[in-house]
Amino acid sequence: MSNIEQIKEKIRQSGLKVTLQRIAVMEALMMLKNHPTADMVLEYINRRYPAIATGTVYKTLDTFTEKGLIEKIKTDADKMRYDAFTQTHHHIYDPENNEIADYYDSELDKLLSDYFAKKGISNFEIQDIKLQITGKRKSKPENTKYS
Amino acid sequence: MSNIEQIKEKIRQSGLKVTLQRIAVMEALMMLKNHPTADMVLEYINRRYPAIATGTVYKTLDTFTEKGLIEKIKTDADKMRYDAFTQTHHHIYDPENNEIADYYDSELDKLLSDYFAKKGISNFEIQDIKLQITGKRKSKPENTKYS
DNA sequence: CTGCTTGCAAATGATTTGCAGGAAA
DNA sequence: TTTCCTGCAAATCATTTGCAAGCAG
Repeated sequence: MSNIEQIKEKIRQSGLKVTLQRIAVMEALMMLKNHPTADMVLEYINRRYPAIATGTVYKTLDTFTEKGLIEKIKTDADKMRYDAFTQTHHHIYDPENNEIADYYDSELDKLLSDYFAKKGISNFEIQDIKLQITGKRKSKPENTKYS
Repeated sequence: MSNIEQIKEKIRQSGLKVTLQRIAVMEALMMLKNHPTADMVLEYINRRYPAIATGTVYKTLDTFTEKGLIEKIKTDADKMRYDAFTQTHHHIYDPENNEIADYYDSELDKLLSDYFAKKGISNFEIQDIKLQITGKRKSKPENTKYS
């Protein structure tokens, strides 16, 4: 099954109509691994698809977010970013380079869920726990997924 | 030492000039414990001080953030919020009620720092780790600090 | 004094909106 | 067909900016 087919399938399964615009946006999100802004998505798309309206891209991103296909994230210092990878993961943020990378660590996830299973938070029902690790990358790698 | 005196002292110690506007903003931040937006700060101020310009409030908030007196935070769904409590803590976020509460847990902090001290993240220097716990509060309490 | 701060009003810029026309199912 | 989508351009609205006048140190 080709990449595009997978994308179509994904969209279909969310109960949305499959359109060129939606395919384009999802493709952009999957290719631009580094948590693109709406702008970056637009730029990616306008290189390989007939121009798609700005408003449409925003609407599409919102729609995808509502359906849980992607996630909307923010750092402390700029516009919205979108993340197509919804499997549990954390974010590593480097303010100096304004980069966000994904961090997968199932050992850590287990540690945390055990901890809160035991301890809990009074009067609060935990649905999700996410770390934001702030720091500084030591050398070059872009788009790295740490683990 | 009165509350106002403490605020003045705090401002002075950051090397900033002590002005009515800055006192007012800091006071608002400390009283409005629930991570106010710039708007909320403005509203608080305009009730008890001669009107202070919107731009000034934003500038003051930025200045305080730069000096580390307060923190700028974002959720996934709205404007900037400001937090006057800079001691290490995490955030509990309830999207349904759009509320942010502080969560202090030194046991957890220790667990995490031990974990990362041992494990580390290749090619990355960790400066800070912050949890965002998403979920739903079970009953009423506002401004609660969990722990 | 004099350099840091404020007020003001205009500018910015990301995101949203309304609605008429188009396309998927 | 009929409902859901898209394009477009205008609107929104939080935040920023430039600069003259004001005030703390």
